[in-house]
Amino acid sequence: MSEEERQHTERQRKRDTLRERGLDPYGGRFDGVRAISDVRAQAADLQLEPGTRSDRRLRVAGRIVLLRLMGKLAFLTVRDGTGDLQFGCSKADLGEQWDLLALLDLGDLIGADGVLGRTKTGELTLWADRLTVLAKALRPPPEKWHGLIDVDLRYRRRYVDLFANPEVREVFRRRSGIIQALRECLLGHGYCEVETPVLQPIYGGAAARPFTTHHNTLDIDLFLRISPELYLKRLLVGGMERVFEISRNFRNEGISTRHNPEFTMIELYEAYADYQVMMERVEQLFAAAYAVSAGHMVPARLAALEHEVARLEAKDAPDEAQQSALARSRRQLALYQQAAAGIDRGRLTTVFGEHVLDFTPPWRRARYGELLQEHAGVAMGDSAAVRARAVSLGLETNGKDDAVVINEVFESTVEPRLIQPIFVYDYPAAICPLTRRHPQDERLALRFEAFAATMELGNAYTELNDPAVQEANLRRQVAGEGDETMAVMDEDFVLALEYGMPPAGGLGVGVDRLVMLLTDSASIRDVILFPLQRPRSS
RNA sequence: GGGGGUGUAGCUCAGUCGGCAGAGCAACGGCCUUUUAAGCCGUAGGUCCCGGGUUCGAGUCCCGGCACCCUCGCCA
Repeated sequence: MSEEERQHTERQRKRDTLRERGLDPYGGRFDGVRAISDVRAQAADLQLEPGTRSDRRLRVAGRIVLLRLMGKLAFLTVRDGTGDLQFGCSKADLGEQWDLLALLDLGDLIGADGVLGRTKTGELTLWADRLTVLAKALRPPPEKWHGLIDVDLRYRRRYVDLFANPEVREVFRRRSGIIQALRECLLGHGYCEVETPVLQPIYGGAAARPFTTHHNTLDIDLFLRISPELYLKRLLVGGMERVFEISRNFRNEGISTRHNPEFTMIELYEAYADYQVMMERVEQLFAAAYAVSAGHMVPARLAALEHEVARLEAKDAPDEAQQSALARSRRQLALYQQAAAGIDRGRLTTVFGEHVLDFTPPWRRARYGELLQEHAGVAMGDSAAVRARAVSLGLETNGKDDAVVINEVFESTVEPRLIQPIFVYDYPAAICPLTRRHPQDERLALRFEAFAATMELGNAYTELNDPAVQEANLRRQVAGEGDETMAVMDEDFVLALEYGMPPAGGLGVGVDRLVMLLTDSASIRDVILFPLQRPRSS
């Protein structure tokens, strides 16, 4: 029998013993549970002296993460969704329940009733006089100091990752807060939240390979949406003048630290606006999201890093690993100090990787062509120079449209240098089939992309509402070759435009990447609860 | 798809030149009424990712494969 099986069997034995004693090892309804964060807040007001107990009874529940059993006294550290709290259990207080402790293990979910106090070292403690087993854990939790580190296992058993690594749970709590803030921001501007089809007979609104599926009753193939764009614009035709959708999109493409096959966009359309208005919306959305995430994360991480650096500095004879850990923590600390200083000056600063980013509006706005001139040294209109530059960069240019080559040069020369938040606007028209042309220069489209830390965060247009131009663009795209094309003609979409779509601004923001930026997460997998992975065969 | 890295006990990790498979945590037995990753004594636990090869002998070297991570490519 393997060690794993032995521990499993041992815990099953304890579960059975609980049953023999008339206790349900899986608990039941447990009323009046107080959140540990609330208990801690209340304790601050209570002014408990070390070594004393209050007379206020309360009930707390959570998972045992540490267990210190000594003769006739035990301390358990219990974790709920809001924090950790020490339970103190003495043989005198528990009476006949004392024997129950022998049947408890790390990882079990338990509840306790008792009074709040402080030990003589000052640790806040719930002195329990009654314990309730709420769920016997048959599998042991990961190592208590390091937590779960193995990246593969963390994603495959995210439930373990979440309870073993509180900072992971914190990221997802912040993700929830960010989405709520985005929603409230738009509702506050008079937007209506809608839901449009995920299963689409024709896919469009972006250039990507779709996932396909099949509906049995209708006997038709369907596509999981790569974008909600064409449906949301139909709503503009219908008179819904400000709409948004928090849209899970599916793209059958590669997986990387910035790409997951299913990802979340917030996409919005506003009648009578244009892409300049959308820039302001991006700034507003980021400010709202910042307030509930990075605005809290920066001071919290700063405090944690100060503590960590102090701990490492206190070591008398640090080994090599400790020295490099100290150096790493100091670099991090310097970044967070810089971000915190920005916050003190009223700015929306945060740390992402090696950078301190400043999201304070207004963000820099720069023309696509100017940036191309600045970083690639070529003029957008000089296609010979652009192609020469592309060749010198090692890019393949044969058979590609000028606009595609321009964009590839842009992506390899300009995008890697876009660290601070920026709006890049007026894109080459040929790669923007859904965008209105620039009134002064038909080679340009009224489109911008927002970047920060070299990541594309959002994409917006002054929307094209001329059905004849739209149809011509789509036909040209369908006929075209290469990467920047949309392969499918949507005739109903053109029909909708023929009924009259108001001039509008439209915007899509990648929610996952936004969460990455505002929680200092290096991989998109760190902000998606269950990222796609190859299934385990065994 | 290319390049680099990782894979050893349930978890976190050592394993030197090719020579008996190791530690901490977790587990089990014992001691312990103020611990903070509790401590102390003792016990048990291995498909060294998988498959070949070289060798008297392979966790270690070679070849092939698998999984994951990073990176490039791809990717609005």
